[in-house]
Amino acid sequence: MQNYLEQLNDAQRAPVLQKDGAMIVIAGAGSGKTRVLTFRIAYLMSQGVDPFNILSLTFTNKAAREMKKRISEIVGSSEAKNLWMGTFHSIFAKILRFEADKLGYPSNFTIYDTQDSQSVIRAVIKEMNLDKDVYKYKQVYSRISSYKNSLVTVKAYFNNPELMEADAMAKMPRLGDIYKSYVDKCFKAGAMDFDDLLLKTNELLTRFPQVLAKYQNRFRYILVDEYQDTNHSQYLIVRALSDKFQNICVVGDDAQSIYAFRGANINNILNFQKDYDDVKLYRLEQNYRSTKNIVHAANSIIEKNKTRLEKVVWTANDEGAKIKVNRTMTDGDEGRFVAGNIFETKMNEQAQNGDFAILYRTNAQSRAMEDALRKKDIPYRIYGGLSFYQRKEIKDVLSYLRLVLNPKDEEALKRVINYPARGIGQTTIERVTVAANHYERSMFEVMQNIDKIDLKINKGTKGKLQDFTTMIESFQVLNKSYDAFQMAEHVSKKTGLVQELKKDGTPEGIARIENIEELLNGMRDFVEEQKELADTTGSLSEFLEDVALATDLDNDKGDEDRVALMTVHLAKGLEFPYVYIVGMEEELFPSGMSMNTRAELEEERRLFYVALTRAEKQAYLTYTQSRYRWGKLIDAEPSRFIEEIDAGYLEYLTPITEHRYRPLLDADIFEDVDKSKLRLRKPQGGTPPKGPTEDQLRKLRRLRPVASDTDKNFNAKDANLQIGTVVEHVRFGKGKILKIEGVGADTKAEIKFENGGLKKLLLRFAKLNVIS
DNA sequence: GCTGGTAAGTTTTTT
DNA sequence: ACTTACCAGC
Repeated sequence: MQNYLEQLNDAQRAPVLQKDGAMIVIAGAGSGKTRVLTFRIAYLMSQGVDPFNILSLTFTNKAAREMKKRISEIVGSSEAKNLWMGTFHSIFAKILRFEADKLGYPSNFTIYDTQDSQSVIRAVIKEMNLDKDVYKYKQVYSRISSYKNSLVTVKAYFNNPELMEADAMAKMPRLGDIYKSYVDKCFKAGAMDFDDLLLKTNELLTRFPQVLAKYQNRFRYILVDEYQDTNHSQYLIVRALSDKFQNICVVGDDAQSIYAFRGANINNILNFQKDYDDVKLYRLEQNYRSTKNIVHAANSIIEKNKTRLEKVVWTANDEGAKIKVNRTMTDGDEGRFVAGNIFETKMNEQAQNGDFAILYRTNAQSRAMEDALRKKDIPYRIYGGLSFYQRKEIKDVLSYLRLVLNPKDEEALKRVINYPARGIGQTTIERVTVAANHYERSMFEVMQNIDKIDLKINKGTKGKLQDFTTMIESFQVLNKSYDAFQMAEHVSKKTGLVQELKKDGTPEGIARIENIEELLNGMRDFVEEQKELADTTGSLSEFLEDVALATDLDNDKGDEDRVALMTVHLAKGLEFPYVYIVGMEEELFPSGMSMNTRAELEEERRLFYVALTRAEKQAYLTYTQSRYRWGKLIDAEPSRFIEEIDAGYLEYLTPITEHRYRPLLDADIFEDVDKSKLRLRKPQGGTPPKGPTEDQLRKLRRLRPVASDTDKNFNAKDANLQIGTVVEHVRFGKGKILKIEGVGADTKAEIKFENGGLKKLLLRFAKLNVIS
């Protein structure tokens, strides 16, 4: 052990050696954060802490697996095996299964993925006869998701007039009813969605003090990685569990917080020191990953952000090469440049395919890269996008399997009841649904008792329904003795799934069969792995649990030498000698949907910081002048992020393109405003880009802040502004103040305007006249 | 109950 | 450009 401690620098060693108490480790990119966590756990164990009492929450399952492996190497695998290590979702799914009965769920509850959840919501909207163009199911889903992540249950929602009003204002007054119906449906189906895994854990820990006490006593030492990306729900779980012993160690980097869009709250890390008594703060600032040039360039970027903790990342590594910037005419050319460059670098520097990563902002950009790599015969692997388990044919097989374990799983049932076609159509399914609602039973139970119920379904169809239920029941019997692989093999044969695809005969059909075969192979491996472990058997339920929460990254065996293609989000935590950041264009990176407020733009900037700091030796930034988007060729211009890097760190392979167009940054004025109204239209088509029109400029000038000293000491009371005050805004008209938050220069007011908008304005900038 | 056509959404990121 | 969802007509 002593030996290992010598592998750490002083800054890293300090948090490792502090056994007890609360601590936060602010770890810059590439500063050895994983190393600290790993050694800290090993050290705790060497100090006599039972691994059973250590809970370590990671961002991906892959990270957990790797960390466990490294700890095994230090303390031995028999000990490391007992550590609680995994993502929030997977750890608490396990606990919820164990405690499910307390919450009224079956222990074999299904985990609905995003597809399933959205499909339920679509059904609810239809059932309620709501206009699907007003209630867009994806929007509804994301709203419900964010409520759940803020612990706003259905009950809390209906007790919160502000939320209800906000939804009414967004033309969705029935959102609460949809929310309620969605939650009911999931409960009846014995299903939890992703957000439920956290929400229900909170419910469990609050409603049952003895359960809370049990897990508080079990998890005496808690470690949380990537703390900057935890949401409110996760925050509360950590708080609750660590409350008794307060042995909590969180590690993160505010500069790498990139998940606000899914509810991550950067305040969790910014305010950690207020949450516990006597918090020790450690900083890891020495970067071991990248060259000086890359580290300094990244620093020069992140300095542009206002919201951040002070920290200086430095490195003792070599100066290294400058970041290369390349412009091409089209996205196709961009792909060819990258592929050609990889080809040359491999030759000149004896690099492996696995040394390269191509990072992009959106999954759609992978296409051009793939085409170019394929032409050059460079092997690659795409991460993310549609994951293997989300493919249609795979979900079909899995749905049968889900149904075997949980026949109440309505999404699975609807998916496979008539696939392959067995003459059970929409009308029949609707009649069964109606009966299920009427008798308050699941659809499957109705089908099992179809003889005893008076339904307007003819005999032939009844027979078909019975055949189906009998088949599923026979699977259930087999499941008692079969393992996951045997079950899947049996099911894909007996249901006729594979025959159906064979009949099809198209290349797509053949590819689908191959995918199913791959799934079966994967399951065989899984079963064999599990059987080696003491307390697992390789059963179907274990497999489905794993699959529901697996990501593409988790499936990576890492044994193939391929170029990695992924979004910047997925690349967090990874590192590569050569990194290509492609699509460095305005409206793409930063994303056109996230550059309208300062907060959004800062998150995009952090995202770029993450991208750049993945590179060890060499980073490339590429952009094109035109790109296919939505099937149309559109003009593009270089990203503002390129010129935000100090020029000394860049080498332009092509002459710099002038920024001919730069939208005025309303972000400086508004915190969170209706985007469509403020966006300046970028000229479309072949016409040269122009600035805003005179008219638009005039409007904007009126809104431009006039900075002065008094602004900084802004005080809502002095301006006669309070909740309920009716004010007039030069642009939005009359409105009423609903809420005032923040202090001084940051004072913001939420104002409901008569024209129907709800805006949050920074008061020192907004020119408001008090009406009453 | 099935099929083929049209309309609509997609490309911001994900456990 | 591409896929998926919904609907009319068989």
